[in-house]
Amino acid sequence: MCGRYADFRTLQDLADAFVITPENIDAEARGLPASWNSAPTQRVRMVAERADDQGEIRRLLATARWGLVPSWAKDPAVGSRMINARSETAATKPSFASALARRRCLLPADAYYEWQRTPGSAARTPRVPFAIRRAGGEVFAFAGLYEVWGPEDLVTVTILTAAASGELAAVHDRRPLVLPPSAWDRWLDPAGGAQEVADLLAMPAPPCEIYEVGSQVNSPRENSAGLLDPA
DNA sequence: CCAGACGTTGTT
DNA sequence: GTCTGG
DNA sequence: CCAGACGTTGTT
DNA sequence: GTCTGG
Repeated sequence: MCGRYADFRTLQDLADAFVITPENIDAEARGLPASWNSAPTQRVRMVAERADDQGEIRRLLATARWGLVPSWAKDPAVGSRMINARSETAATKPSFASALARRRCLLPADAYYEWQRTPGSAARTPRVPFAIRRAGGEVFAFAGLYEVWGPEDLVTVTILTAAASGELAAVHDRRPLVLPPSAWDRWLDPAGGAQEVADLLAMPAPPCEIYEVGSQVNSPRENSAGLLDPA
């Protein structure tokens, strides 16, 4: 799955990677500090497309709270349990279906963390964190969904997940769904059809480096570049 | 029909 | 809002 | 995801 | 043990 990640790329690099012009970067996104340990309920950077007042589609860099709050929720606290959505089932889940149809987004990341539980070990055995990154340092674009909630238009997001395979499966059986640049336009287009969206959900994982890191990353309060140092 | 849930992960 | 369970 | 709290009343 | 918060 994906419950913790790093997003520390400079604003300029990120805007270049996602082809976002300066007027389409909102103030929150400009001010959001780099993070080596983004956790659920925190603000994260988000790329989305929507029509402006003239009906022009704009690609925006904004922020959202991680943990999707469905539009019908009475209490936004439910969002803390909606940090991931299964790509296999999101289309039929009341919590995610409308967002999958109309409110898709991308969440940039430089690395993510997975915790390995050793098979057959005692329940209290600490799990071991691993970092996953692109070998060439390319940015990850996690496939996400967003929702706008309540009188204050709280924007929240969830990260789609898929089955892990290969080397990654030895660490954990789920992974975030990562989309390559060639898929970004189609994913973000609010008018994209269900079949096209379904095809994108089947995107294979890109090749990655996977290595153990120190247990400091366990605490959501830790946040420094050293969290990505090999253990 | 109305009431109540609406999620993922992992563990047993 | 929409689906499932009673 | 992991860490940390987990409760009420009343008093200062 | 289970829920909430980050």
